[in-house]
Amino acid sequence: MRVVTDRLPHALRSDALDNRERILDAARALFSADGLDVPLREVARRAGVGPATLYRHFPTKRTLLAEAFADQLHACRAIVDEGCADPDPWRGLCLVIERICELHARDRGFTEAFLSAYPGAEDLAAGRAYTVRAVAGLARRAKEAGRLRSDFVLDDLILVLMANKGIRAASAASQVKASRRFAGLVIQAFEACPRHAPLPPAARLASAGRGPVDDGSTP
Amino acid sequence: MRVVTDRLPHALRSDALDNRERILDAARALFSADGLDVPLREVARRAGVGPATLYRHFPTKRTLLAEAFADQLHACRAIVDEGCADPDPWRGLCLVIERICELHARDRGFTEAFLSAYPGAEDLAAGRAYTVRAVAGLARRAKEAGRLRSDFVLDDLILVLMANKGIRAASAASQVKASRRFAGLVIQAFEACPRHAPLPPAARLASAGRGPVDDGSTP
DNA sequence: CGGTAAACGGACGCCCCCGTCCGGTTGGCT
DNA sequence: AGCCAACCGGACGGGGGCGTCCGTTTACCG
Repeated sequence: MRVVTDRLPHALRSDALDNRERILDAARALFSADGLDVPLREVARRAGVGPATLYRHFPTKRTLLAEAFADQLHACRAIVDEGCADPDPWRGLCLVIERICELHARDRGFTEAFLSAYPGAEDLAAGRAYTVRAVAGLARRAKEAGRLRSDFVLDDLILVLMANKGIRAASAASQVKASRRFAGLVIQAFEACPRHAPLPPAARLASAGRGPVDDGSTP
Repeated sequence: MRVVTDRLPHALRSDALDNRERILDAARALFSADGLDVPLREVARRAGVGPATLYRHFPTKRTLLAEAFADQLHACRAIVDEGCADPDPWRGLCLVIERICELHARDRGFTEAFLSAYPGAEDLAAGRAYTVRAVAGLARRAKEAGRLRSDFVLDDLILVLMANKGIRAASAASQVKASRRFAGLVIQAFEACPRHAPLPPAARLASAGRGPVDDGSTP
């Protein structure tokens, strides 16, 4: 899979490279706003190119997705790294939850891709695996600090992301607002508290069809 | 649950009535499992009738939806009534949340219809309005009893339903399990607790395009 | 400035869904 | 038994998305 097309010099003609960027911009805009079900034709139209041009640059939809969401994936990773860097693991975890929820609220397409609603997109899956692994460590530390409830399971975060995906508001602003409130609710539900009754058992979630999240954090 | 199709005598021929039932059964099964995006052709195929027959009985998709989900709507209402009948409003509210979430987890199509992901379906909207009104009273009492956090807003329940809708698992069993755990989390987040920090402000949600839920419970 | 290879995009055929029409079939009543 | 009306479902035309082909244009280089 080609990630760095502009690394080798002059592999693309100038107009081709220009179109490529235009296609990516259009894809990002449309996928973010309307999800992954946007017809590729529509992307091409918005980019001002013919369908053939789009298919030449991105033979399949997943190649387009992989490139279009590279930014978001990096943002995701940055958020997780920032959370992990926080000396207070609970605060770090809260930050991760809030920021990731907001990121997903702002970009519907990325959410669908991240949760592998769309088949393929290995790059995203790989990025997600890294993210999951890092958060697992954060959660473990938060538990040891006594701030995160002990019956928390990593799949709960996937649960939260899926749930966050379900939230839909009319405007982008409301969407972020609603997601923020939701994150607040979730965080309070996760916080260790003597009044907390034990939760129902966790379920195996269909994550990327590769089985549930496997991490080494719950021995 | 049988609505009144057989109230007017002999309005339909026996084979017509038989087909009608078969179509409704097929619709219920497919909508429940796969959501509302199932092609009507598929419903007809499963019912063992031609497309024309389906369209004759249900000229538009919403007429089919309205009848297909009448049962679920009644179940919904029954759950709410049961919750309201509980002398402990908090326990009643918890019951409502748990049962409604499970109901929605078992029936994807009903969830979409209930949240008006699909335009039309006035009957559902009316039923939803009743439900919302009743739950509003329950929430008010739970607040007065000091068990429900005071910054709870009725829209939070819509938020929860939308979130619950986002949860998706491979099997129906996992789906219910995941939804149950989610409901548990939400309930704990809703419970009044001195450790609770205030939540982010509620957002206006896009509910049925008719503006946000309007109830008289928060004067 | 001219040649060439690369890139462009309009157009094509395929498939699926939709909603409707019409000739054949069957239930119900006398 | 027999008739009629109601009902059935295969078939049709329309629309839209998909992925590909090919004649034309254009950037690059000598």
